[in-house]
Amino acid sequence: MPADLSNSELAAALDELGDLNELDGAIVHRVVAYRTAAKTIRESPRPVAPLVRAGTVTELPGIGRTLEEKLTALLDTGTIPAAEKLRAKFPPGVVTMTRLPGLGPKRARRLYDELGIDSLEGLREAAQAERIRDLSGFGPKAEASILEALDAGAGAAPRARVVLPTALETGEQILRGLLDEPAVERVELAGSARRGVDDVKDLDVVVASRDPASVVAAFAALEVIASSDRGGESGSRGRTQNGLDVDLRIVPPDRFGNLLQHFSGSKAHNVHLREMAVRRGLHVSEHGILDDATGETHRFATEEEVYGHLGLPYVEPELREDRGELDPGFEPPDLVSVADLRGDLHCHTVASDGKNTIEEMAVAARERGLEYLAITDHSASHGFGNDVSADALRRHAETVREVGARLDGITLLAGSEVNVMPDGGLDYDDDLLAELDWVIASVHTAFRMDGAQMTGRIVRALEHPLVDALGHPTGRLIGRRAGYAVDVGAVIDAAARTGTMLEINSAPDRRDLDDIHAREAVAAGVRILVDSDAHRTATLANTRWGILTARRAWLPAAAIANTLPWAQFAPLRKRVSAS
DNA sequence: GCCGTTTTCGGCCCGACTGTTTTCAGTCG
Repeated sequence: MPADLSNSELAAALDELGDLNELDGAIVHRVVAYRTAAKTIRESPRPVAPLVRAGTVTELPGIGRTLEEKLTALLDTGTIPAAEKLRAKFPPGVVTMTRLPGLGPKRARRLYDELGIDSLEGLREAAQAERIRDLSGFGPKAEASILEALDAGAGAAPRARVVLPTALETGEQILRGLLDEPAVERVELAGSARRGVDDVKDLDVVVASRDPASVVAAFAALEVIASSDRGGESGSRGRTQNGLDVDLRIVPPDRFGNLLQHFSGSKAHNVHLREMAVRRGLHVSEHGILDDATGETHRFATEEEVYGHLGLPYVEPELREDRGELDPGFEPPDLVSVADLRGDLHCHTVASDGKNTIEEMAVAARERGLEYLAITDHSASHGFGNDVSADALRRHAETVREVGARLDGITLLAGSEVNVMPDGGLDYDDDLLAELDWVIASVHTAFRMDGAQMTGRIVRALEHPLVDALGHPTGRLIGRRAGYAVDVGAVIDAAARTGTMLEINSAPDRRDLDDIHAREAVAAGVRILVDSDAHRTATLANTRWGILTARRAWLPAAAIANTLPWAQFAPLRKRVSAS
């Protein structure tokens, strides 16, 4: 039997079905149902295919009998009959056309039905020949905007996303600039950047002001803004020098809370919130909360009041993903913050590929308020000219201890980031590993093994009694590389069983474990680390990104092992607790 | 297509903007 489809493959099939049904003119709610189900499957921490086979997939929200049938067909036969039928009806180019800005399913369908256009090339030719303007509902502007979109490369690939730190840096520049404008009374970054997501496609900036015209003018004049539209009472749209779209929204101060709540999203959170509100006769929008009973619209200056008026506890932005934060029994977790961290269990020095010495890293960590730091340079087979031989590691560990003895106020651990070899073994002898204070094991080679092999490889490493933690468990690089084919659920189970900690690696393009798996791991009883993986003193500060992931995973400080003081952390290490 | 203090049918969030059109459908976030 072929390997089961991954969650993202199952989700992609339902998304495609949604696209095709939309073209086919299905009612919007059916299309939404497909997309909601796709999101549920994509975000599921465990493989969904086995649930389909076991007949329990309808226990997932938004998946009923009909979708179960379709998923079963997909697993059994490799395809969904309904999708086959619709694919025969609409060439793939028509689906591509719906992704052009301004062209949705309805308009793309008419171009296909009435002009026979079924590709981006055909669309360009028709627009250049001015054949599109003859269709009712289309005109010269439509042709121009189609050509403009095609020239901008739209449709070919989805718009580039930038990792969160880049987006926040740009966003914070905009905020600082707007704060210099006297008409701005309050300004915040909203949208996905505020929720701390992995990567960002555009920025939302919300402003409280009684003089929108001045704010729009100030926005257009910002150095970081390359271009912007004319704008109006409610705001403006622009693009930054580095190519991020920016949505600027302005309201009077008395409804700033409504605006901030609305534009912070996520969309799924807001839709769910509004559905709940409607059942109580309340209608939520960025302008306020309309009460059917009185006809009155309630406006609020703060988000706390918005949630309060709906009878809900305040929800931190990082939780607003419709992952249970609106459920009746929701109790807001006391989310971890960077200040809670007392140790960092993963960093590098000049001994391998780092840029600073042991002492420099230790002093910088102490200045950041840390009480302990593990020096974990790469191991014997790292390659890139940065490998550390067994003898070199012995001398290195000695130096770590000397420096540690010399420095007050910080405990240094002699450690290593040890390669997990393709067979699951490690590249130092156990005798040497036993001399160390701390070992974090990571996969750095042979990424392309199949799922069963890769899972077996990592589980074997977790079963090693001298492996205290697993580093960047999936190896993903945000926007560049998917994680390796590993069953993270099985890794979580193995970590729980063996008492091995799992890392949230804070490198901004890793954030690995991700939020969904980190939450699952803690639920399974695994201890989580938030580590910097710093390669120089400055990047010790990267824990900001790992902490954001932990917050998105709903984690309080108690779920993160390195929020403990050293005396309490030390005995939790597997090498200590298992002996 | 899903779901149920509206339970097995009839609902299913909200508003701004755009272009083309004399009142709005489609698209977008």
